[in-house]
Amino acid sequence: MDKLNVELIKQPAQQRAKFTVNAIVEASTHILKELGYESFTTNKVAERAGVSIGSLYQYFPSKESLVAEIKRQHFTDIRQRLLDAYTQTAQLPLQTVIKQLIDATIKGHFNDPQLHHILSYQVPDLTVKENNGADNSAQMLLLKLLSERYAELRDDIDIAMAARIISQLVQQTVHDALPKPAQPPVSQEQLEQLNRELSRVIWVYLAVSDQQLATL
Amino acid sequence: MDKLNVELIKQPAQQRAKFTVNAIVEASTHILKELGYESFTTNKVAERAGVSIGSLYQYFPSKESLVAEIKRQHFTDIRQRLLDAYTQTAQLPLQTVIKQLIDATIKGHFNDPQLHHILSYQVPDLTVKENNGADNSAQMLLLKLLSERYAELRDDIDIAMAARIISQLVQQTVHDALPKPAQPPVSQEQLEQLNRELSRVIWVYLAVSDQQLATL
Amino acid sequence: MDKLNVELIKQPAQQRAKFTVNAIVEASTHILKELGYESFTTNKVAERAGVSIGSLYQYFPSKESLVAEIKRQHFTDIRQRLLDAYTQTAQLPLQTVIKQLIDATIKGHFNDPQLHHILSYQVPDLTVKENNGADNSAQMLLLKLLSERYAELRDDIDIAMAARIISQLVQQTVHDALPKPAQPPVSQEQLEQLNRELSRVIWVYLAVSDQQLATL
Amino acid sequence: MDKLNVELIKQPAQQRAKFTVNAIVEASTHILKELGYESFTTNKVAERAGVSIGSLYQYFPSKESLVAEIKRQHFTDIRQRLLDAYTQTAQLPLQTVIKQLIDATIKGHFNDPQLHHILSYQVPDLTVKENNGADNSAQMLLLKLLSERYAELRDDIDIAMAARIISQLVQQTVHDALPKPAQPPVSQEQLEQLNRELSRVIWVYLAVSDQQLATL
DNA sequence: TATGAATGAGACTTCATTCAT
DNA sequence: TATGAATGAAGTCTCATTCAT
Repeated sequence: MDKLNVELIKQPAQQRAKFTVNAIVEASTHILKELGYESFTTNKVAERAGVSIGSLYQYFPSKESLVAEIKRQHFTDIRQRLLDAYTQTAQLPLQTVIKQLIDATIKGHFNDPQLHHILSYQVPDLTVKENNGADNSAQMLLLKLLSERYAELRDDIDIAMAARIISQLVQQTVHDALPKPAQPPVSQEQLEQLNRELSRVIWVYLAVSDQQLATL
Repeated sequence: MDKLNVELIKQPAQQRAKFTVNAIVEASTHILKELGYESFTTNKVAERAGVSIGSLYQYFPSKESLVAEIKRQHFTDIRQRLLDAYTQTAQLPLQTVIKQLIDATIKGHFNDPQLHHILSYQVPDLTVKENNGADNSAQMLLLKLLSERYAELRDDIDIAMAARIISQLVQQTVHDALPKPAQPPVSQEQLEQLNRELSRVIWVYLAVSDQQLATL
Repeated sequence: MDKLNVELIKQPAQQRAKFTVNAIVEASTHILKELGYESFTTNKVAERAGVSIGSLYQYFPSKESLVAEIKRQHFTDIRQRLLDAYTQTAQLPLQTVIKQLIDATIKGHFNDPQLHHILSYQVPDLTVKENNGADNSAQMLLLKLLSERYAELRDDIDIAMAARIISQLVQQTVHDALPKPAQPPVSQEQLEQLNRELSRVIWVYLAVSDQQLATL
Repeated sequence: MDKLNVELIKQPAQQRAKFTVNAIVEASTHILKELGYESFTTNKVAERAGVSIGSLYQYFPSKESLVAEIKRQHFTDIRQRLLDAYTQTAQLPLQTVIKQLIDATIKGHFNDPQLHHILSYQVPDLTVKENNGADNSAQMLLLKLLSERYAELRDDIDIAMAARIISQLVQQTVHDALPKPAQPPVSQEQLEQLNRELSRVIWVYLAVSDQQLATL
């Protein structure tokens, strides 16, 4: 069996087919979140979706393709949030933009923390593309932002490196703030505090030059 | 079978037994790195170790216990590197300490990048303790460092938050610098660049107060 | 795996499935009789049934559930024979009823002597219910009979105790008459002799009071 | 492996050897009672006996031989009790003898109810001899008794059949009175009641002839 | 097109037994 | 003689996938 066959078999042309695909994806998500990847089986998914196992394999050629689709949807959502935040704040001060981007990241992760955790830490990355897609797109968005706002940054900056460092920092910190299974949820206040602190690090990093640093 | 039974069954008493256990652990590591967690099976491990499957189960009561042991060794190693770096630089300037800690983190991760990646991203965290153990110990070490060097920091710092942010930043950034499977290795130069940049972010973050920031 | 999970997983819906289930049960019975419980393995059963091991587990969630089903069928059969005998002789003299019940017991046991022996003596009684079900139902049937025919019994009888003693006596004696493995079968004549003798014990026991006994 | 190899390998000649064999047998009995035959393993036995697995196999060539030895001891004990009861009551009235024999049976069974149950119902009877040994010896003892006391019995008796019926009745009834696992123990009073009732059945059976029966 | 019975490779694990030390 | 590490056949069970209906 070719594990790399990860594409959808066919585009759902008809209404009923779309419905079926939706049911399958939803059931998959549910099982994944409820039971974890180790207990994620195609038969369970089909049963929960109210669909025969045969039908499932008509739309998803393999278990992997199913997981890939879920990943795709999840990371597409996160990407979209970032993009929206970027678009809507294009004219505002850089500090505001940064704050909004962090906010979008937080919201993207906290939209479905369990799912995010499982997709990130349990699902084997046969499809490294997808996962890195999110990272890369965040990084590239940042790169775009930094180059557009070049004038507002310290003059000795390496924007490629900065984009990379910042995107890592934000993603990992937010990620780590996700409530672990069986832990109390994170309060809004805590998230805002996190946002403030991250904004701070980033801003200092972007704004203070070596020269200035030496004078302090 | 109790999935939480993760302890070794018995300590190898004879010389021969020690060889066996070693062979098993080494084979496990190899299989894990070569094939990933999904293809990590006790039979493959035993075969590669040149040991009967029965012998494997004489020392490791379950597949999980085997993985747990590998995790334990790996993260213990990383922890030890950090500890050593901290101990050896206690009298040096804070900037140097930071540089050394980053260096230890890099070396810990790059000692066996593939393994680290798989342990972090594929192995289901039945034993969340271990993994977080590394994180936590890094964070706590930082906390200790920051409180000891309080005088050298900006006066409006929240050292708990700082310890958290910094440990996340370093770990994730280093982690992300690991070469993905089937990618060229990372050069020494690149690692040093990474270290310099991280040191910079951290230093600025620790040193520049809001007040100073406003004056720039 | 939960050893107490002894129910069928699902009722076979299609015709084909019924055949499969039948084949499995028949093969099970065969293996059990031919090789005994120690050598009774799901793989052997599946092979003999001409069915994949997966199919077996689609209908029987565990080895135990398979044995439980066989037990159920066997003891239900014995129970039914007793019930029929009781129903059909309700109007006849008590001595006749007894003879018929003994006969039903004999036939029930000799219907498949080997199987009966193995089910009784080798299968671990995870499901004590079933086994005792047969015993109890025999005992309760007797109790009903004795209370209905109270007038025909000696006046100092304890019918609860009597029901118990008699059911034990008949079952065990008949049971013991089963040909052991690798022994010649028991002749019809021998069985009839057994029946006569048992009827005698029982009748004397039920009819002769202490008082009468003293006068002899 | 020859399953029928059930003899001891060697007679323990030395003191130490006897000690070892004892420890093994005791450990076996313990494990058997505590865990049942399904969990009875030679390794567990050796460990509990404080003896190496190698030593165990020096005295018992197979698992079966170990179980056989336990069976032998257990049923020899029961046999001995019967024999003692018979010897000590040889001069007393038949009714008393019967009562004593029943009593001996009860005591034999209740000496170690768990063990008796497991030996009777869980251990596969590779060694049918042993088990039947008890039965047969009881039956033969009875036969001897009945033939010696022929004068005290009804004149139309078939003593072979009677011996068989009676031994079955007593053994099974007593056996059935054994407390099942997780049930309250049986009271002394209940056992005496059982003894009285059994004595009664047996006595009526032995004493009342067809002719007398007809006159009642 | 949908169904779900059937498949079977292969996973984990146990345990009676052997044999080098 | 005693030890206990090592063996490996064999057992139970899972699950992604196929295909006849």
